Amino acid sequence: MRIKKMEELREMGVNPYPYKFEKTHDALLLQEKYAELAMGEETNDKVIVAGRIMAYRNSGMFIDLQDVTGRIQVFCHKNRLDEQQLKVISLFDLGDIIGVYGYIRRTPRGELTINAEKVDLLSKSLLPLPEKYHGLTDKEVRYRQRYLDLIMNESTRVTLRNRSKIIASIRQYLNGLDFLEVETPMLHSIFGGAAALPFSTHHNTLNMKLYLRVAPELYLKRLIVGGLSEKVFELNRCFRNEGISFKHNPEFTSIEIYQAYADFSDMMDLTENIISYVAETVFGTLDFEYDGKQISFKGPWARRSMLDLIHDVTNVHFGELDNEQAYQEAKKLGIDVPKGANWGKIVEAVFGEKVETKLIQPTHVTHFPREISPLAREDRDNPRLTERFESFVNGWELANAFSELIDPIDQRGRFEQQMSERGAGDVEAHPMDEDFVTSLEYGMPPTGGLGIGIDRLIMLLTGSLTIRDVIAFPTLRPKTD
RNA sequence: GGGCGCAUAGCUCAGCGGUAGAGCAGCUGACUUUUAAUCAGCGGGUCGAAGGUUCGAUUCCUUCUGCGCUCACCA
Repeated sequence: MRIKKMEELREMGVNPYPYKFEKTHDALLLQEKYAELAMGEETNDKVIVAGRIMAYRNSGMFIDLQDVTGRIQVFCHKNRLDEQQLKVISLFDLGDIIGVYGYIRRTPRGELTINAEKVDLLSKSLLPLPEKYHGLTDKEVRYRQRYLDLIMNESTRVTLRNRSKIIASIRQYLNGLDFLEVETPMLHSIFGGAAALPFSTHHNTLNMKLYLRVAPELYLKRLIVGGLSEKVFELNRCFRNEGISFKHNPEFTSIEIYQAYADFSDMMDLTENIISYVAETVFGTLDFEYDGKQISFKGPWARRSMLDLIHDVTNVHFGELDNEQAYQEAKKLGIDVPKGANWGKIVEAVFGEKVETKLIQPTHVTHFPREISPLAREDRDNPRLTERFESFVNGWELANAFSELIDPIDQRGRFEQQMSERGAGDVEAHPMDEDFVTSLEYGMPPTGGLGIGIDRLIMLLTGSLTIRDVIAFPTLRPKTD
């Protein structure tokens, strides 16, 4: 039916898909500029706008046009338009993209309107839009056909635009501190930098197995060793072949930041500074409501050691226990710890079970056990621990940072420990990366490193309850019927 | 991966052991100051897929597929 209309238009000499259109104004700007225009008042101000037809009333006399900034009504009156134009308008459908030349007025009913003297078809839409009142609510369609979701749902447009602004402001902040943005490989022959399962792929010409990176960490540190810059960051995608949930997508965006001559407490400051800058810049506030909870990013954030937090909740001093005692205490607390788990894994399990979800307000959880932190430097006061922290907000891990391990001999030993865990069945343990250790052998300056989960940050700042709402095209199974 | 739930018109949804309904969208007409426009009329469906039970299945059962919620997993 719409194709028939299109043919009719072609016969009239109207190209349904023209090449170019010069517009002069956006809907929102006009709404703001003429906010004071009185009801019923006419102007001689000529404007040219373009957008998609979202409503079509009185046989096309009133058309609601939606552009990227908002909506504005178009008035097509027969006194101002010739036969040909009226015929063209009668062949418009909801969803068509049109350009309008006309004069600004406010109707007696109060609606800012463009009194059209010429209307051009800019793109014929061949498919009907979802229902105008209820809109598009089917989540599957919204994720699979995001273009439709964007056409129909203002909130989707706002969230994804805010995503862009958030990311731009992070870059802006770091550039202002002389950080150098770099790009390191997405395809790794050895995966590393995080305890996670990788996607694997194959390169034909080299006939080799490659992995999609789970983290850029080991390459960024090589750049620090080389002295490309004392301050580097990479803001881009990582890939983990793991479960999907409201806060996990197989491909996700992280930022990793490395600063030579800094340590983990500098990274705590940096974490707070980046997030408060972004919040102020994009939203003009540090106070947010997420899922009914008030969250304030106002600094300084609480800084508590993992063992202290566990003690607060359980009254157990895990720091004073050996492996076996820790195992018994964890069992007493009703925590399911795998047999043979080391002290660090037990402490981590207790923390995950008893503490994590309680950390609603931004909190830096410091001093993670050594065994679960193979890339982090030993704590200067306690060799069981590392100078590592994770920042928790709303019970989620938002950031992870350490004083980087720069001692090559210690690092090699950590990799060897990881490999023996791997041999014992831990598929997420790090494989040895000889070249990385070699780079450390040339000498890496003391360095602080920080990683922030960008998608989760965006969720918190935009109030999105699922990661799929902050990723334009989230991972879905292909539709097969 | 486990549990629960959902899948009917382009969209939002009813419905039911006797092969289907509304509103919006669409088409025809009326109407030139409407804004969820209105009024009159019309068309529109492999009821997610495949099996089974039944005289008969969109409906009941099984399996599959997709999605959602949730638990597990996941720094």
